[in-house]
This record gives sequence, C-alpha cells and structure tokens, in this order.
Amino acid sequence: MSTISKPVDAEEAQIVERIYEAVMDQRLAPGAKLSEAHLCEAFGVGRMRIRRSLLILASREVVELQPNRGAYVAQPSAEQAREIFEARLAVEPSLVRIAAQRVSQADIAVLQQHLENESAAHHQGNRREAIRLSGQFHAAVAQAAGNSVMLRIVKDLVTRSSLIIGMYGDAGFTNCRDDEHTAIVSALAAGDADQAEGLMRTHLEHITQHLQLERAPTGAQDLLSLFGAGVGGAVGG
Amino acid sequence: MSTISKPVDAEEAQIVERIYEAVMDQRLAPGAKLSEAHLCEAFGVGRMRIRRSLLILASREVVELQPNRGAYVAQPSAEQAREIFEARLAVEPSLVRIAAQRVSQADIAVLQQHLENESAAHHQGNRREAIRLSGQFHAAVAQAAGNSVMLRIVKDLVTRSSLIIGMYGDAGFTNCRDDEHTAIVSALAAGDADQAEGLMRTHLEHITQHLQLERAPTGAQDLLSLFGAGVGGAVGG
DNA sequence: ATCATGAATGTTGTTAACAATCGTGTCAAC
DNA sequence: GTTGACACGATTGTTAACAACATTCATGAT
Repeated sequence: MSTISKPVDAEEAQIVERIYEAVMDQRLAPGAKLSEAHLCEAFGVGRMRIRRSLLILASREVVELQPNRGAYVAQPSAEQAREIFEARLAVEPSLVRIAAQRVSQADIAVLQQHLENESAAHHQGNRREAIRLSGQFHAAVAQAAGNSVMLRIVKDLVTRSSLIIGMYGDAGFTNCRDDEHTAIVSALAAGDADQAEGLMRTHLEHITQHLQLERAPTGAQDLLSLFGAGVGGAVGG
Repeated sequence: MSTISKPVDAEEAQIVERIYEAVMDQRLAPGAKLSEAHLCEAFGVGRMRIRRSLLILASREVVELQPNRGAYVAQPSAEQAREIFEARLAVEPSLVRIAAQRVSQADIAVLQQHLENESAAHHQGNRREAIRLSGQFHAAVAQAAGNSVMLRIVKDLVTRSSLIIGMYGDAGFTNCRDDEHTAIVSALAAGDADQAEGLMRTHLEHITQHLQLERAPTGAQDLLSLFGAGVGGAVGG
C-alpha cells in the first residue's frame, strides 16, 4: 500500500511498518515494552527478524534499545520534542511549497479522498483512525511533492510527533484540526504556493501550542509505565 | 568527538561512523563491495556486529543490501540525487536561519576554526581531507543551530551527496567552494539571518549546477567498481 | 574457438544452543 | 517491621554450526 521503504526484505519492512503505524495511532504508548518473544509470537517469525526490525526502529529513534533490558517505545524528552517540531517547521512549509508547484490532478484527488476519510473518522468517533489519518495527511503531502527522501523524513518526524502528543499533548486532543488540512488542500488545488506554505506553518504552530513541554516532564503515560515496570519505584524521590 | 548518534552500542556506533566518514571523503566509492568477512577483520569484531552496522547503514540508505549478494555502497540514481538536493534546499536554508538566531560566540569560533582547517587542507593539496571537511561544514552549521534532529538529517543528506558528487560531479570538483562557506559564517557572526539563508541557498544551487544528472547514468567511478568487482563482468548488457 | 553445463568455492542467511545480565521473590538478620 | 543478601526465573546478547544462494572455474560438446 504505502510502504515507502523496503529496508531489506519485504516481510521485514511489513513488521517495521506495522509497529510504525501502531505507534502513530497511539496503540503503542510511549515507554511500552516490546518483548522479543512476544513480538515473535505476534508476527509469527523468528527472533532474528524481530531483532533486525527493532534495530531499524531504533535507528529511526522510534524505539529505544536498552542494553540487556530490551526494547521500549521511545519517550521523547521535552528537548527532543522541541527539536522535532522545529524540524517540522523547517521542512514541511518548504515541502508544501514544492507540492504546490508540482501536484497533479490525481494527487489532489488523493488528498481530497484523504480529507473525506478524516472527516468520516471524526464523525464516527473513531479516534484511533482519526489520529492515524491525521498524521498520514502530512505524509500524503510529501508524496504529492514527489520527493521520497523528504517523504521518509516527514514520516519519521510525524511518527515521533505522535509520541510527543501522547506524552505532552492536551488530553483528548488529536494530532491536527482537519479544517486546517482542508485549507491546505484548497491552496494546493489552487496552485497557490505562498498560501499553502503559510497555512502549513500556522498549522504546525497550532499543534506546537497545544503541547505543554515545560510542565510535563512525566506525562500521564509515564505513570502507566512506572506502575507497569515496578511498584515501589525508586524514581522521583 | 562528533558522534552525533549512539544507535545501540558505543562500539557499534564507531563502526557505523567510520564507514560513514569513509563514504563522505570518497575513500569508499559508490558501488564498492562491503564484504562481511573483510569488515570483520578490519574492525576486529564478530560477524554480528558488522551485520548490525550494515543494517543501520542500509536503513540510512548509505549502503544497499542485496539479498544473498552482500552489501554495497549505495549508488544513488539521478532521480534520488535530484530528491536529495531538493531536500537539502528545503532544509538547510531554514536551518542556517535558525542558527543565525541562536549561535553563541563559541559556535562562531568553532565554525571559523573549521574554515581554517578547510583552507589548510586546500592549500596542502589534501583532497580527501578537503572533501571531508567540506561536507562536515554543513553538519557543523546544524550543530550550531542546536538541533540534533536536524543535525542527523543533514548529516545523512550530506553523506549521500558525497556519493552523488562522486558519480555525477565534474572531475576534480570537490564538494563546496570554501569561500562560500566563509561568507555564510560571516553572515552568522553578524547575526544576519536573511543573508545567511540566501547565501546557503545559492551555495546549494551552485553545487547542484555542477552535477550532470542527465548525461551520466554510469559515472567515472562506475568503471572502478566494475574493474574492482570482476573483470569481464556480465553487467551492462 | 565459443558456448553451455556442472562441480567447486566462497559468501550470505538462518537456526539453535549457550552465556550473561537483569528483575523478582524469598529468607534470614537486625 | 524493615533491610539486606541470596537464589531463582526470565529475557537479552553472543557464538557457532548449518543451509541456501550466487559466483567462478573447469570441462566438454558444438
């Protein structure tokens, strides 16, 4: 479907992709443990495949590999969160400008279909699907720009953004407001690069504004991982 | 020194870093074979470590893993080359703008030292060192911007750019003109974000102009890899 | 002489067993 | 009752041997 990368093997790419998506729609919370044996059973493959998949995910900083401890879904620090959204602000406005100069009618149709799906998920109250589509919208823009290198960069940043929103976001606040997505697509359809770029910039700024990076070193999800990891923990003093 | 990443283990990161640098200063030509046994001996580690390192490099698209064939230094296609430099044009001007707003006096000193090293390598005729420093300059700007996420992105793009220049670049043309680097540092020292951004943009455009993407499907380096891989090869029809 | 065929060799991919480390629970001592 | 040490269980990391694949070289037929 939308496997933008074939790291080594098709089967392996699928495992990476599925974990990616699970992180993106927040089925896998930040700090969740990814046991090798469990994943082996879940995907029905040998330990080697899982190991390699986890290494790829770690190299993308979506999971953290702790020596002799195992693999955990990454928990971006406040500093990393700042850097990631700064990077998105540096990349995506330029990207949507490129897209505006290059989109075909077919790309517009794809994006509009995407908007409809987002809207449908919202109205159906399907929060997971809404979050997933909301993030995938930005990847779809990258695809419309016809640049697979930037597509991968954006996809990585968006996935990690999901983790950040899970940790520092307002409760119940999803990734994006879809009306802003609609406006961006309109600007793209009109071929207005300046407007599209500006809309994307303000859109990303809006997302950033809904984060509480300063006052949330340990988010709500962190309590879960704390309780899950071991009661009577030594952290926090 | 400048190990921006610790993928899993320190020793492993070092292997990745060294191959990275070898690609960057063109000691490893595009298409060069990276045999597991050879690398094991070169680094004095087990096959597992090499395997993991190669997987990380493949996930960064610096090497290509061909099933049952082995690992080869990547040979970016003309289309990939276009995408990579388009990405650099989208990222680095914004990056240098951020740097201009944030550089400390110490960062400026580091960059100026870097310029001196570049100049020295040029005057000494040390082409490899010149190429390496020339590429590293862009990473140094990312470091001055204080954004490790963008630093990694730029470092990956610069490394792959080295491969592209090796394949499609004018003979004897190095990565960058150092006087343009000097101008960028001057703009950074003056805190002139607009000028720094513009200089970086034209600088990248200059590099792009020195590529012959259309007429060079098989560059000069390709002959080397052909002769190195096997005389009387069956490639090329 | 050239080309096809097949064995031989070397390289990569996979599996399984083993070693090391970490977390947990128990038990004794204070 | 609390704290410390110790041992057990579970999970990860490593090594080695084996299997599969591709390439190469030799042989023989056309």
